[in-house]
Amino acid sequence: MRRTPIVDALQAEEATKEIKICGWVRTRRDAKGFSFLEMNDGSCLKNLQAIVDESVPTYEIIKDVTTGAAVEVLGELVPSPGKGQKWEVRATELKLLGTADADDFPLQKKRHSDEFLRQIAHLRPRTNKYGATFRIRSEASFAIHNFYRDKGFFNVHTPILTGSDCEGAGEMFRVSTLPATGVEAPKEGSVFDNDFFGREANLTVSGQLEAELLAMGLGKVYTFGPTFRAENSNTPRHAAEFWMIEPEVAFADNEDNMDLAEEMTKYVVKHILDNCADDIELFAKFVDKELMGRLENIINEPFARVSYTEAVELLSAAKKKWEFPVEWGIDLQTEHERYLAEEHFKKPVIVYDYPKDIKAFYMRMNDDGKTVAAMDVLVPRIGELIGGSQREERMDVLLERINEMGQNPEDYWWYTDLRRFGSVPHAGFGMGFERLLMLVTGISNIRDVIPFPRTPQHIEF
RNA sequence: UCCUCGAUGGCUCAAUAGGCAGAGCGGGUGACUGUUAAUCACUAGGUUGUAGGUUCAAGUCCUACUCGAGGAGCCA
Repeated sequence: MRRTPIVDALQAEEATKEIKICGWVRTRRDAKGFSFLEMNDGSCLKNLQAIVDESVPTYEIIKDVTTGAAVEVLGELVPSPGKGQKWEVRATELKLLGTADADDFPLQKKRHSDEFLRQIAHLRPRTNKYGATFRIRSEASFAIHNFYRDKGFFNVHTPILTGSDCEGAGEMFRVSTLPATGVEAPKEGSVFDNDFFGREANLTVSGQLEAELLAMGLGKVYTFGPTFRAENSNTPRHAAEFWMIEPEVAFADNEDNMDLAEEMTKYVVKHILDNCADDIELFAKFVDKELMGRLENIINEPFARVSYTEAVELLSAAKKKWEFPVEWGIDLQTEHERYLAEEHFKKPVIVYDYPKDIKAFYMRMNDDGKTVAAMDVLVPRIGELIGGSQREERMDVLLERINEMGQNPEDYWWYTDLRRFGSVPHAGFGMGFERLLMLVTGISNIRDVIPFPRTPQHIEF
C-alpha cells in the first residue's frame, strides 16, 4: 500500500477506510489505554493526529514512539471529534521505522533559539520554522523559473569553475588539484602550469559575463545558480556560498532593467503569498509581526525610483545625523540605504545612475560622462536586494573603462569581442536569492534561509 | 577585518553588594477513556566556555584565548 502524504490526507473530501501515513512524531500524548500521536512528514506545516489504542497489535511499542521517532501508521481516516483538526487516523497497525532516544534527541516540543538550531542544521528541517523556510525556498525557486519562462527567457547554465580571476565582484576561492605543500613554480612560468587547468582557476563570483555572451545569441536569458565569495564577511546578510538569479536582456536599457527587477520581485512575493499561506502565516505570527504589511506593500505599491544624485540631495536635506558623510561621489552607506527604504519612502527604492568611479567597468557610461547606468534595488530591513546595470556596448568606451580601472583588456578578449560583432544595448542584474527569502519570510539571518550555510570558519554538514 | 555585548543542567534563562548554584521546559517513574506545546504527582540531572590570576572565599573581579550574537566595511 502506498503512503498518503499528510498534506493530501488533511485535504480529504471524505473518510477513507484504509490509509497509510508515514512521518516523524512531533508529540505523543498518553491517556489510559490509548495514545495520541502527532505526525509530520514535511509535506506541509500541519501535523496529522493518529489515535493508537490497545486493539493495535503492536501497542506495547508505544513507549518507544517518542518525539523524533519515525513511524508508519495504517488505519482509517475519520472526522476528528476533537477540536483543532478536521481529520484524524484511527490506527489499526503501528510500525516503528526509526527510534529517537528521548535522552539524546535534541529537538523539544518547545521553541529553540536559531543559534542552537544552526548547530544542529542536520535536524532543523524537522522543526516547523525551518520546514516552512525550506518549503518556501523551493516554491520561490519554482516561481522564479516560472516567471522567466512565461516572459520568454531561456535558463542558461554558466560555469561554476572559471578561469578568469577578475570578474570584479570580490575575492575568489581558488580551485586546484595541486598538493597542499611543496609545490614550486617552474623556472619560467607559474605554479599553475602544472595545475589541472594549466592556469589559475576559481569558483565563480557571478555568471554575468557569460550570461551576457548567451544573451547576445538567445536574446533573453537568466542564470540561477550558486556563487562563491571568499570575503571575510561576518554579517547576517552575507554568506560565502549563495544562490543568485541573474537575468541578461539584449536590446534593453536600464529603464527596462528596473521594470524587470520590480516585476520579478512582485511576482515572487505574490506567488508565495498565494501558494504558501500556512507557512507564511507562521512567519507573520512568530518571526516578524510586520511581515504581512510589508509584503502587501511590495505587491501593491510601485517601487520608488530616484537617481543617485537625487538620493544624495534627499539625504543631505534629511534631519539626521549621519555617521558617514553624504557627498556626491561617495557610495551610499548602509545607514543611508536604510533611511531611504525604511524611513523616507517606506518601501523598496531603486537608486540609479551612480558615479562611474564607484561602479564596475562594464556599466554603461551615461551622456553626462560622470555617471553610469547602474541600478540598485534597496528594500527595508535587508538593504541591497538587487544590483544591476545597462552594460557598455560601445567598444571604445569599454576599453577605455577597463584601462581606467587598471585592468588588462586581454583578459577579457572574449567579452570585448562581443562589441566587435553585432553589439547591441543590453542590461541585466543580480538578485541574491537568500536575501529575497529573508524579505519574504522576515527571517533576519542569511544563515537561516539556506539549509547548510557557509560563512568564514563554518563548513560543517 | 574593526567595534560592542554575551557564554551557568539537554534547551531557555535566574542568582542582591564577591559568601550554601535555582526555575521553567525537556528526560525518567506513576496517575488519567478524547488530548491539542495536555494535565497532575514524584524524581534524576552542574567541575558555571578554556587557561591563568586576585581573595579567607569567585558564576560574580582582572588577563589571555575560544565560541556565539549585534553593528560596520565588502557585496547579492
